[in-house]
Amino acid sequence: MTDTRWLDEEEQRTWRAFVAFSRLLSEAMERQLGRDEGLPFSYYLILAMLSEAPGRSLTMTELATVVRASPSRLSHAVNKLQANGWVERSRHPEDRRAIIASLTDEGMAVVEKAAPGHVGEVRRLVFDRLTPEQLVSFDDVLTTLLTGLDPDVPVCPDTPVCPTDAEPAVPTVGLCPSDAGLDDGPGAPDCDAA
Amino acid sequence: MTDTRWLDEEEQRTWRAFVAFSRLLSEAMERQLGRDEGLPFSYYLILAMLSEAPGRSLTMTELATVVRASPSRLSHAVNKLQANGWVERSRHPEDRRAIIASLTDEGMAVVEKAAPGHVGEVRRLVFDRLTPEQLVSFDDVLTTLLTGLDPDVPVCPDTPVCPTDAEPAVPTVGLCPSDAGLDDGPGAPDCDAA
DNA sequence: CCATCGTACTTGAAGTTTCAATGATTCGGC
DNA sequence: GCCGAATCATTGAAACTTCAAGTACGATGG
Repeated sequence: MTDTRWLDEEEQRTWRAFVAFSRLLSEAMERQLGRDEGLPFSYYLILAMLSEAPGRSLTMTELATVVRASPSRLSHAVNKLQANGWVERSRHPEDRRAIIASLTDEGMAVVEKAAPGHVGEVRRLVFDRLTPEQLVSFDDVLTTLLTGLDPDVPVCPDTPVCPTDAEPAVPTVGLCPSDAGLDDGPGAPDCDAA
Repeated sequence: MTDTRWLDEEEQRTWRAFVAFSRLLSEAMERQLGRDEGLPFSYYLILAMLSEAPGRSLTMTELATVVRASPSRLSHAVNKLQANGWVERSRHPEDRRAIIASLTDEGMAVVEKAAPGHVGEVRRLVFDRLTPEQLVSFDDVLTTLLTGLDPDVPVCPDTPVCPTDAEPAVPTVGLCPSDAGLDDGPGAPDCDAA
C-alpha cells in the first residue's frame, strides 16, 4: 500500500484544472438559473427531463434515473415542484406500486421560459470558447472517460438543453419553445412561493 | 430573446457527456473517501490544503479561497474538524480580526492515510484511461475553458493530490506521507465521532 | 479622538440532500 | 393460492450548505 503512484506534474495540473472548472461551471449554471428564474439547477433538470419525455410523464424511478437522483431526493424535490403546481402525481395504470410524475402546463411554461437563458450560458461559457478541433477532442475524451465510469450511459441521457427547431433528427426530445401551445403562463418564477 | 442559438447535435451530446461525467466522477470520489476513510470530500479537501500550506496553517479567509467555500460553510466545517481534533484555531498575531486554522498531527495523519486511496481513484478513473495525446488535449481544453470562467485561477490552486517523492520540483506542497514523522495515528476515521 | 466604513469571522435558521426504516405492490416458485 | 424476495415509492431525522444578521477589529477621515 506504500507504493502509491502519485500524479506527475502535468497530471496534477490537469486534475486540479478539471476540479476547478467543473466546480466553477456548475456554480455558474446554478447562479444563472437562480438569478434569472429563481430555480435551482436540480429542479430545472427535473422539469426539463419531464418536458422531453413522451406525454411529459415518467415514473418516479425513470425520472430518478435520468436526473441521476436518489429516489429519496427525487421524492422530496417533486413534493416541492408539486406544491408549486408544476408537476402532478398519478397512479400507474398497470403497476400500482409506480407513480407517474407529469409536467403541468404551468411547469412547461417555466421550462420554456428558462431554457433560452440556460442554453445561452452553456454556449457562452463553453462552446463559444472552443475551436472545432478542441470540441472534437473534448467530446472524445469525455466519451472515453464516461464509458469507463459507467458503461450503462449511452453518452446521452442527461442534461437540460434543447435541440434546434430545424433538427427533428434528434430522437428523444420535445422541449423547444416551438412545439407547444403556450399561452403565456402566470409568470411566477419564484420557486418557493406557496 | 426568441432567437436562441440552441445546441446542435454534437454540442448537445458533448454537453450531456460532460454533465454526466462530472457528476459521476464527483460521486465516485465522494464514495471512495466515504467508504475508505469516512470523510466527505469537502472535509478532505480542507485537510489536504492545510497540509500543503506553510506551517500547515492558513487564515480562514485564505483557506476559504483555496477550497472555494463560502466563509460560512468553512466556519461550520472547521467547527466539525476542530471537534474531531484535526484542526486548531488560533488568533492571528498581527491582525486580531483574523483566525488561523492549523492542521494538528492527528489531522495530518488522517490526510496521509487518505491520500493514497484518493490518488489511486483519480488515477484509475481518469489518467489510466487516457492516451498521452488525449491527456494533452484534455489539459488544453480545460485550460481554455478555465481561463474563460475565472481569470484569477492560475490553473493550480485547487485539489487534494500529492506529488511524487522523487519530485521536489513541485512548488507548493508538503503533503506526501514521506516527509512527516508520522507515528501511526489513533486510527479513528469516523468523521462524526465525538 | 471618534465616527464611519470595510474586512474577518461566527452564528442560527431555513433549505436541500443523504441515510435508514417502512409501507405497498408485484413477481417467482411451491 | 400463498410465502418470501425484489421493486417502487415515501417519510423523518441527521448532515451539510446557504442565507441573513451580527460581533469584533482595523483603517480612513474629519
